[in-house]
Amino acid sequence: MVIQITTTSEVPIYLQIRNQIVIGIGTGELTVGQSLPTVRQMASDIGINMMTVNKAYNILKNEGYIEIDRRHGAKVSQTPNGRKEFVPKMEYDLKLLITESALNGVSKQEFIELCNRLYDEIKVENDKEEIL
Amino acid sequence: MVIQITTTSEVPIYLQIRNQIVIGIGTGELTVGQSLPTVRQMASDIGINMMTVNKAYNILKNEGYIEIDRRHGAKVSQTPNGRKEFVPKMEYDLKLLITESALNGVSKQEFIELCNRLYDEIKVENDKEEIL
Amino acid sequence: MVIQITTTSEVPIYLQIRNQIVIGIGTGELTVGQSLPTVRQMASDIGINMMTVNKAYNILKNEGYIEIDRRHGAKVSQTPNGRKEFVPKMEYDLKLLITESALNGVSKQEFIELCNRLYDEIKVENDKEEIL
Amino acid sequence: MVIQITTTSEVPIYLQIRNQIVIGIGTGELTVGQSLPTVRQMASDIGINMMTVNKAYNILKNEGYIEIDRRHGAKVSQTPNGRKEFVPKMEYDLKLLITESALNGVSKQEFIELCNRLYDEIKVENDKEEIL
DNA sequence: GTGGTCTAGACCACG
DNA sequence: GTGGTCTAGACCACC
Repeated sequence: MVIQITTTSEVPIYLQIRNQIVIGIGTGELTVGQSLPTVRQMASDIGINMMTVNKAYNILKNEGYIEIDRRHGAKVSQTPNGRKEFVPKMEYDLKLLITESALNGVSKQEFIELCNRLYDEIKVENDKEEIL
Repeated sequence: MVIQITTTSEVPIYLQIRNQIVIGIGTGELTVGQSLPTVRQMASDIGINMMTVNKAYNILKNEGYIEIDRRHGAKVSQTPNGRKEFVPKMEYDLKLLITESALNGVSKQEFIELCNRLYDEIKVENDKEEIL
Repeated sequence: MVIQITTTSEVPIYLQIRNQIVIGIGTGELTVGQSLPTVRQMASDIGINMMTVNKAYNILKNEGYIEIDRRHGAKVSQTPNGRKEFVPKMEYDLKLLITESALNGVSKQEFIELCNRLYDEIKVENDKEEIL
Repeated sequence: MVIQITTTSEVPIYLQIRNQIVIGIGTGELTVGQSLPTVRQMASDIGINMMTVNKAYNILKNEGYIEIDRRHGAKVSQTPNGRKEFVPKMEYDLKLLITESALNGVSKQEFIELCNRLYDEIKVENDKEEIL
């Protein structure tokens, strides 16, 4: 998986890494159990500081997206931390995003269609979302 | 309109103010032409510095959500800056949000329903979004 | 002559008034010797403070565009203060404007044509500019 | 690049900085990709407050003239935000400037020649203005 | 009284 | 060490 960094972006580098890995997991580009590059490797690939990659990995670990094995490096985990902590933050973010969309002239229909399209791009490993 | 600030949040205060005003406009709590509190007023109400409020107002002005009237302070504007610059950022944010939702067990149906509900809470003054 | 004020503009009201009167003189809408409305009159017409109009008139007087007669109010003057003080400021403003234009993709040809068009809209009373 | 500040000028310091950098980019004294001094550096060089420099940089960033790199400070950007928002403001400024020039005895020919000269001083990196 | 500008100095996030 | 954020307080331009 190739990580693309924009150093001039408003989004801090460690978050760009974190976000791209999450999207990679979602789209199936990264599969459960797959190994991620070592901190050292990715840092040198991208040309950034090791601490920055380390920070991204730690966040992903805390969120449950990856597991870090001291001997074998980081691997994609099977079980993100679950919806309970996630949903409230998601609802707030979504509310803001939808308000901005509406005020900027994006119609409800247009928005829902976009959601449908984006959701269909997701390839989820487990069928957890059917059960809950 | 009451602004609620969480000083311990990760979101900077000026952004919390900005976000709440945007949502206020979207939900109709703030109507077009309505005056916002003066910088000094809001700062003393919330118990923060003038400059922090000023920064939030300036961002809102640049985004086109409000206009600053030299005589009577700020008021809600009729025309945000438009969708062209907004949509790409929105698509990126939404893609990330949807990926996270899917991975955290939020089903597509559930997500779409939430979008529908949130969109219906919006009270847009003009019908611009129908036209475009 | 109708003065149009935008209270939410970045340009202060007194400058908007000053600018519109200068343009009025240039386009011939205001002719030499013509009376301007009294400060009181214009202030009530536009719905602004008398002090603001007064400030605009004083600037115009100092620049030589108008003369203020205590008995008969303000009249368009025949002789602006002349080029000596004006040209350096003009060159600086023009340099900035041209730089911004070039950087924003306005070609030299396009700019010159615009200048030609705008210059032709000017109806100068005296033929001073031919002599100098 | 040396920034010259006139603290007694009517033009606020942050605007003086902004203008000089824009002109620096236009004349080629600052080339695309070139690093600008850090906020702290320029502030101490000029002998003003960090926040004032910061404000200038933020405006330049919003206008698209520079990008702020989280690692090494600000650098000159390749792409200003484009002409669409710029042209109307430019036409207004130019109209006022031309009117004043004509009234102060600057002939059309003289003005056009000045424009030609100033335009030729611009060294634009890309040939965007030819294409548009 | 309003917002605009500027200062001096502090703490934090980022890399 | 970089920029980002926030504070407290000052002076000025505008209306």
